[in-house]
Amino acid sequence: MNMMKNDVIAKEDLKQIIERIERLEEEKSIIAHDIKEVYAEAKSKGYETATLKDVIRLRKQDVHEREEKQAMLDLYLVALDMK
Amino acid sequence: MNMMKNDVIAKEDLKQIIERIERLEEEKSIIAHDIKEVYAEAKSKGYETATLKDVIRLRKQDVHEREEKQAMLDLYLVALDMK
Amino acid sequence: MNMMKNDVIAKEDLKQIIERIERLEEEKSIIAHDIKEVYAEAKSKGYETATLKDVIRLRKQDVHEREEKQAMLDLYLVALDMK
Amino acid sequence: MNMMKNDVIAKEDLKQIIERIERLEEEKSIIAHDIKEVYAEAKSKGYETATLKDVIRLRKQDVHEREEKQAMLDLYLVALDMK
DNA sequence: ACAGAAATAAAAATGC
DNA sequence: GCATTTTTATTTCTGT
Repeated sequence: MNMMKNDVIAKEDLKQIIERIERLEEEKSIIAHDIKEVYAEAKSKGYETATLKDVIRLRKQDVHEREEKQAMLDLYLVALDMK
Repeated sequence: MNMMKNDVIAKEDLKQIIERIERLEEEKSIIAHDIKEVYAEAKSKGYETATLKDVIRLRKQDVHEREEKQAMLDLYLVALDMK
Repeated sequence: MNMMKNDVIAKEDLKQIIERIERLEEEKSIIAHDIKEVYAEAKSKGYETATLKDVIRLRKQDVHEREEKQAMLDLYLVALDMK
Repeated sequence: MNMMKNDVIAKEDLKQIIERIERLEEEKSIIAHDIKEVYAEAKSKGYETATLKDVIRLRKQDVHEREEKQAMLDLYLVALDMK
């Protein structure tokens, strides 16, 4: 792990790694920008950004996982008189 | 805020918006994953992830901004006898 | 906003600010440690950490707020045939 | 993992655990809030939050560690002709 | 422009 | 000790 510390760093190799990451981050930020545009457009049609985001979030959760988690959770809620 | 609540929501329109966002988010997360892979690969070659991130961060700031920030930090450090 | 940059920094004042923050952060990390201990103790009695955390999270949500949010969300879900 | 699922949960015991954690988390969040206030107050006096955080971070690292980190960073920067 | 909330990134802890 | 998951910190976004 500390190999690089004592070695000469392979300049070209490092440069390539850095530039690859920077290119990917650039692409990522372009997409983030695109997403913002979609929200802005939706908002101008009368949709609420916050609720659209809620829907997206909810759809992301895998249904099966949600049910499994719920089963155990219910048990605890009953024990706490919250259900 | 409550306009949509009282209107009929244009189902197909909403669906398209949601799906467009989801597609873009999917692309974004693939790229995020690619970035992680580059770091992992770099690590396996002996580079330190934390330092690579430091470099990326430095390169993102432009030179002038970086100098300003450092100048301010130095000022504080001197005041605290840390420099 | 850039006032401090051109002024001499009031050394004692800065020192006090820094030390106040450091003291608070120290307190915070002691409490974080205490929380970890409670979980560890609970775990040793047979409780699942993950589920305890779920319960804590759920109780944090204000019930009223949850219902309000749900009402609007339902509308969208119906529109999307998810409900 | 599933032991608790098949047992009767000791209601009072569980309640106490949950409430103990909640009390500690409440304390923790009060302190977090206090810290924010200190930063806000400092900001209103003309200090820069970002720089204060830099100082705190530097003081947290011990000298040796800081030097090691900087040495590694310099190595990378030199290889990239950034220094 | 700023405060507050949400999302992302970084750091820390846990389990293997 | 590494890798995955959780927690914390930073950044970004949104509404005022």
